[in-house]
Amino acid sequence: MTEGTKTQAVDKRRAILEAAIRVFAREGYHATRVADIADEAGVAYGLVYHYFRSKEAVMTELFTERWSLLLQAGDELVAEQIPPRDKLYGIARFIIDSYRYDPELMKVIIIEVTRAANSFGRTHLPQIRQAYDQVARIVREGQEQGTFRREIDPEFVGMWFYGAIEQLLSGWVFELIPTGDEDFERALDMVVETLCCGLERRDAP
Amino acid sequence: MTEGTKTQAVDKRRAILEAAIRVFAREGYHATRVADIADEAGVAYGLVYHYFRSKEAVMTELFTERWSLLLQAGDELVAEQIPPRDKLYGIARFIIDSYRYDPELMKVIIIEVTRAANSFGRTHLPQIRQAYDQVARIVREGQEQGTFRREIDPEFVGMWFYGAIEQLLSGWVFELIPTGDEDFERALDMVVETLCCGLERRDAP
Amino acid sequence: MTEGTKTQAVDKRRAILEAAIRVFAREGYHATRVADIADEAGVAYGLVYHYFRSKEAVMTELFTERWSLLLQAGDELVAEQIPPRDKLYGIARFIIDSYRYDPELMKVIIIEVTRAANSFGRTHLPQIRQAYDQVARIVREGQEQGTFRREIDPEFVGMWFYGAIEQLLSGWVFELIPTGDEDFERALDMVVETLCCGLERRDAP
Amino acid sequence: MTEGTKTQAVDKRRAILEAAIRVFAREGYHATRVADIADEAGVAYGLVYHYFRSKEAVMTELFTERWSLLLQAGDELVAEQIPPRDKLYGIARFIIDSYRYDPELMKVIIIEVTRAANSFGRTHLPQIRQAYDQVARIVREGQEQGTFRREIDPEFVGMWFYGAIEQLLSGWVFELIPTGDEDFERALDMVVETLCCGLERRDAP
DNA sequence: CATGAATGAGACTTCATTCAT
DNA sequence: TATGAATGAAGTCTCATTCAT
Repeated sequence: MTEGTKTQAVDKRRAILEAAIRVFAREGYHATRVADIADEAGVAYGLVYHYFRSKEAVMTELFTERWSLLLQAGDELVAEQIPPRDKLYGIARFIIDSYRYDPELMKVIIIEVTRAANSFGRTHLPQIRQAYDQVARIVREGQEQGTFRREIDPEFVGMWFYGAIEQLLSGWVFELIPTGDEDFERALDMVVETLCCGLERRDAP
Repeated sequence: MTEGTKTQAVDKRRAILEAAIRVFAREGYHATRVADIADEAGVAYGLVYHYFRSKEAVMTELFTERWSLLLQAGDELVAEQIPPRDKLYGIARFIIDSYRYDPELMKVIIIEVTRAANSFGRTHLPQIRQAYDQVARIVREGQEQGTFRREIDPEFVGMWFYGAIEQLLSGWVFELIPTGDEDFERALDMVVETLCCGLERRDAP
Repeated sequence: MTEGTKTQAVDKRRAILEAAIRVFAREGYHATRVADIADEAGVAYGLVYHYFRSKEAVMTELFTERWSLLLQAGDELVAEQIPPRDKLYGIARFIIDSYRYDPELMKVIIIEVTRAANSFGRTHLPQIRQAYDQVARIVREGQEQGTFRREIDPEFVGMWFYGAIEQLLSGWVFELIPTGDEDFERALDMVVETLCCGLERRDAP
Repeated sequence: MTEGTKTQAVDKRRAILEAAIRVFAREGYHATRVADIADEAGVAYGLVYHYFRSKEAVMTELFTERWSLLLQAGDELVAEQIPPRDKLYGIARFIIDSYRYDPELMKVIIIEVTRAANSFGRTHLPQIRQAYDQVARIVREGQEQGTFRREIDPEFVGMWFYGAIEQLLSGWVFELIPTGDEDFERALDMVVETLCCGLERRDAP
């Protein structure tokens, strides 16, 4: 019974998080009221504050939970023994798969955190930069291996890479570009191909 | 004398707009209160509402005014008789010069409008897409001329191009990357070079 | 020339009053802004304050001007050598004719002053009571002459008489009852007949 | 305990309504601020908005609650097997008793709703007309029975009857006429007597 | 754990009035 | 006389957060 209670409790907490994803995705962070989250989750108003310190804390948990997976995947890719191009491809794939797996959550993370440089973007900047740094490390590695051109600043590519992919995601989110399964694949190929072609030395061995 | 009166009136209106730029840049749109704008402009609270219907209207005017210049410059570049690569270069240069000329205004436009897909970004989507379309047209032209690879979707590059440059601007805004004069030049070169190299056919004539 | 100027000045003042009637009638006193009056009159904002101390002063002038005519007509009727019933009839006729002559002004006076007991009604109570008193005096006279029943309180009838007629006017204003020419005549007859029959002694000489 | 909670909640809601009656009666609807209601009720500002959508909604509830009682009483009277004159008498008595029972509420309803034809009066016109219609029906019945004169339009009497009684109430509210217990009785008699005498055929059987 | 009533600081917007020209 | 820019006090409503049960 205690276990049952505990389980239910966990469920409610989870329900709040899931509801928050839906509402944040639908209305945007600023436009959603705590009451909306509670309503969507089917729980009482106050319960949100029982589990979370504030509305912001809900968002933070949503972001941190997902972003840490992304960073973890990035770290693993960085460490793998594969060509830099494949590593970049892997990172892009992970992001895009994250979106396909849970579009609403990724929408919230991209639109409300990563690109909201004046609010959450500022708060979570360190974590966001970690992702950029992974890309930078991969580019540096490519330069050291002689496949990537050396005149390009790796830090810089890190930002740029994410800028492009996030814009792409925004395009999907707001249906500026088609969202079929094969569209995702094509998009993935195009963005990584173009970027890598741009990075590679034409006289590369 | 009549002119004097009119001029003064215009001045106050202008003062409000300039003040809004500073405050929006400093605090972000959501965090700035209309009172802040009035204070910053050194005018009475109500005067803001004498000249603008709402806080949103102030932002809209700021965006529209600047963005139309950008679109105009883009149209002119599209029409010029120069290689596609130079056209893309020209667009990027215009954006970056806009930032150097008035960093606060561009910060506001990029952070609060262009990348705020859930609020102003949605409202001004048509105008924003026009900018993407200009890039797409240039890419299409390059493909037709045979210098750009045909397997890349031009629409797609339009978004991507802006995604990358805006991320770059964000980096400057939040001082993630150095902001010296030569840094701007290097950044400009890198982003366009990389993109164009990525777009170009290796076997191009 | 001076005269011309003066005339024009008077015209503007008059134009403001006429405009105020229309706007008050259309929007109601509380909902009309001083700007609306100026717009409707086709004059500058500030001119309203040049001629009138406040928005309230405009209304007061409108009311006083018309109401004094009504009181004057009542006084004359009271003094005439005709049966009380004809006097009451005369008063009712004057009110109803006032409405037919300038429905918007009467609408404003009845709806916004006379029946707005909490705002203008309170301010102009003394003048309003004068009208009631005229009726009371007529009733008292009828009682003294023996045509009206003595058990009815004349003061009381004054209020009642106006209450009924104003309600009738309200009905016209809001088109609850038909507003044709013959409808006015019928209404007039009915209200005075009924009231007088109710007041008269059945055993009257 | 649960009941206790509910009861308390209901109490606060009720407290707000009661407070609103007092403040509306004292200051008038337009002059009362929501803060005044909260203060008078001894609750926090926001609680008013917890229970009511707007200031207007508070007023609407006050009006609807009381007016429906009045309509109900009217319906019952209409259906009873008594002479028309007694029915009219019953309606007048109910209104006057309502006033004696809760003068402030009736003041608010009459002054701010029923006679405020440009604001609430317009909004609640359908309900207000129902009351007029009850009187009209009674008059029509009297005409069919042959006790009331047929040349009087019943619809018309409905309005007139209420106009007279409401004016009477206004007189009490603003103390233009004495408010002792016997005054109410006398007033009641006078208004119904006069009206009915006016309506009745002199040659009635 | 769960509920939802209660709190109150804030923000936007309106608009009567004043004032400089 | 005429203009309309400028002022700023109010007032409504919102909503994150707290609290009593």
